[in-house]
Amino acid sequence: MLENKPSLEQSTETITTVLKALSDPTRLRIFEALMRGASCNGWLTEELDLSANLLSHHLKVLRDTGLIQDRRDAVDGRWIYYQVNLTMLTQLHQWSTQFFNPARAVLSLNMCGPEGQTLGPNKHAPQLIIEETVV
Amino acid sequence: MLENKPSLEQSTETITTVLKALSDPTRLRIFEALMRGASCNGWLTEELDLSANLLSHHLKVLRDTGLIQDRRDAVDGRWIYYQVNLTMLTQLHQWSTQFFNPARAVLSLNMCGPEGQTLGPNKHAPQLIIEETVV
DNA sequence: TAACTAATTCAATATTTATTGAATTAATAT
DNA sequence: ATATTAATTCAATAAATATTGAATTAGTTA
Repeated sequence: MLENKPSLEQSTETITTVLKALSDPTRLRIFEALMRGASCNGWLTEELDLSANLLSHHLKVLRDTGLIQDRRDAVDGRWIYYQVNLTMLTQLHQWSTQFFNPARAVLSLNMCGPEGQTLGPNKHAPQLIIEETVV
Repeated sequence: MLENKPSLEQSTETITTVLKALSDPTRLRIFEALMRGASCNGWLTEELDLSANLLSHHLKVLRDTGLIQDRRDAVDGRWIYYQVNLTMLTQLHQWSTQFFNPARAVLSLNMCGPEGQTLGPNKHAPQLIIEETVV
């Protein structure tokens, strides 16, 4: 689960864990399928042509990051429904919208080399930790 | 490089390659540093406390995905400047903004299990390939 | 030419992880 | 009880990859 902080103040490790979960083609397809509606292992098995145990593995990875949630059917407990965690999705949306904001990109400034002139390695530059990033 | 398509029609493999590049903590820090201005290997070495060869490795991964670009100093060719690829950043921003849009998430629909009733595995559901996703 | 500098490439290692098949759990139905 | 169904867990394997230290390339300076 992303921490309860403004979007750009997430820790690097937290963000990369979420990105890594989605950086596998199979898992991104699973997540996209879940974005279209809660599903069960068996349904995804047919829809994505994957084995049930492999799906369980990937669903666990997604669940461990907090990207998705599961619940058992109230009547027939053999069925488990998976669905996107809306809180997490909202936080991820906020983070990515701000982090990848093209307006943030500084393209004209060189901090090193001959073009950087007297700057050299800037000892007084703000700490490059994402936790403290401010847009 | 992301394909020249509307943001949500990127191939799964293309997107996951980009996400994977950013899913490593070290590389996300490097990318964030580059967002703040073009830099050289040596500058990043001091700023992020990494060895030069390790930085070269990670910069290559980022460059191979098209996330960053490099150029040599026009006067002193020993220096190589790295900077964010604005085209790529813009595409990634568009994609993530749409893909992670919480409004897309379908939370009320079950396509399987007792709650899905007669639906069962839906043979006529739209193909779950991201290439053809329409918001 | 020789020395120096910025950066990359190479070789080796260790860790992580996606995938497969078999076995097991949990829940329901006969 | 026994069988059936949905899903997970376990064990093993193969591939990918982050990291390290040494060697090399490319470019500049003395």
